[in-house]
Amino acid sequence: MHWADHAARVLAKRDGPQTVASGITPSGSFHIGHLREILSAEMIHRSCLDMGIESRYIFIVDSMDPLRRVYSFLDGSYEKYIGHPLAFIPAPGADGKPDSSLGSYADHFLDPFLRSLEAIGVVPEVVLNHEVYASGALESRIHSVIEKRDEIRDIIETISGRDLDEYWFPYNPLGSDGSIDGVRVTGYDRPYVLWKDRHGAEGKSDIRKADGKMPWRVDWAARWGLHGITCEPAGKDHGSSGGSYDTGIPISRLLGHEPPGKMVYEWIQIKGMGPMSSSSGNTIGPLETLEIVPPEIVRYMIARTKMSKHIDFNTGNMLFETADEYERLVKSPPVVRDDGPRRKQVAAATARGALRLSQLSRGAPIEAGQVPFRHLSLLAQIRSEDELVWESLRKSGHLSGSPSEALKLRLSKMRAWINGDHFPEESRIEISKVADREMVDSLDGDQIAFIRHLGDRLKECEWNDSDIGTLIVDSMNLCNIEARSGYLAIYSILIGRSNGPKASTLMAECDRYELSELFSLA
RNA sequence: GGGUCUGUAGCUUAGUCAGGUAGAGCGACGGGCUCUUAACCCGUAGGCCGCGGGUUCGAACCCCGUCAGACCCGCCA
Repeated sequence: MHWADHAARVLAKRDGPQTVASGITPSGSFHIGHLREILSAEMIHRSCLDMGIESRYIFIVDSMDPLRRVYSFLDGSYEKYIGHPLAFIPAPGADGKPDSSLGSYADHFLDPFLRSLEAIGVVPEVVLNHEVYASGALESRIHSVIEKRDEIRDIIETISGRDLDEYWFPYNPLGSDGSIDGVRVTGYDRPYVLWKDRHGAEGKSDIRKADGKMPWRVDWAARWGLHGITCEPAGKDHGSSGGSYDTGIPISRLLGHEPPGKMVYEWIQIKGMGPMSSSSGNTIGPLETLEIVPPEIVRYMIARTKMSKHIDFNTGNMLFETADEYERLVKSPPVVRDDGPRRKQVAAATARGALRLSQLSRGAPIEAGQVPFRHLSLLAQIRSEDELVWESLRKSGHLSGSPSEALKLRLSKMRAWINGDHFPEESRIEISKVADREMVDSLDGDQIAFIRHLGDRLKECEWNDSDIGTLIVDSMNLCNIEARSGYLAIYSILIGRSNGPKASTLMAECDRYELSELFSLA
């Protein structure tokens, strides 16, 4: 059974509608790892719906979280905003300087992310946390948290093993300058929290307004109750022992809400080979990812991996393999046989679940087998016009009639990938202008004679795929050379490699004169 | 220091919660497609399930220990 279906089945034991949630702090650019946060939750939500369980999916944006420090992409002038909620400070312009015409910092980073989500078929109910505070919806919970602050302090100290200082308070008011830092609570008179800030100013925060916020570990537990959250997969950072999941569970119970079961996912790592290496500082954001990776492949990458396993993401081989695997699965989904061994049944059901959850919209029919990714990458490289690609695909039997929208999208993303920095060098096809000496030397006399013969006859053959193909075979027969040996020779001279894409297709894309020159081995 | 997750064929992994003779895909190798592939179809090989103990009639699975990697115990998806 697929992990999302399993999670849904566990949730079903809990009565009532399910609320699956994600939460992210918009402190900067979103990256591919955030997609796992979103998709883990969204897939469980879909599984619930597929099982007939009432469910909704909410995305809580931690827009009330303060700016922690001046990040590398920010101008030093952000110093004055440290400690201010992200919803209340201006977005950075291209130069990293605050520019209030660009809207709030939180929205600035959130908006493109939401567009990315839409592209992968995720349309959550978006909850902006600063608006929740401003609405007063949290008032009674903030009140309880303050009333029970000793118990909460005890929970956090015991479970996380860290000591809270004597001034710790489960509500952090904003001071006179709008920062949460350096503000000390001096009293509580519902609905006001009284404080004195680092400038010596005194004031009071209304807990019915966005005048302050609960610290993260408390905030998280309180929101579970407010939104009725029954499931919230969290990153392993929150999930480790003594982390915020462990403290959130008893705090949530203290506030009268049965918390979601602890559910933790592993990170996506972007180190590895090629241009994606994090050591080179070249990371890749979700928007950029989605320019080159088809959306259902992004979903499949998450769906195919259990939450507890980390994913090594790169835009090289890993992407080819994942995408090809997806295509094969679409083409021939594994059959679940009742009479087969249990393990096989489980494996087949898991794969089918991953395929189902990879679709952009729930319940849509899965599009019949498309084109292997690798094959498309090759056609995109040798066929400059899209129409010529479709033609090739029709010939190879991958396509009948017109290409689907999904396939067109594939090709355009493939072209973007090939034209960008993230395409793996080893998959690039480069046709030689001049025969490589080493390659020529590696060939025997028969092979060389064959190449010269072929080069000669190329001068006067019809310039298309099939005629060139026939010519190759003819020439091999005439030169009395085996097909294997002949093709090895062609590829060695043409692309400097022992194998490659269909030789005649490649050659048809070349200039006749240049090719015969190349094959003359001058 | 304390803790969590991960470790199964060259690679990616299923199976671990309900213990019952190790499943799959890629890659490799072989064959077929009266023309070729990085297309398509068929087949073959490849695993002391990280290591050591224990429980059991029986362990990849449960327990203890150990090694390795990732991460957490201040913020972090």
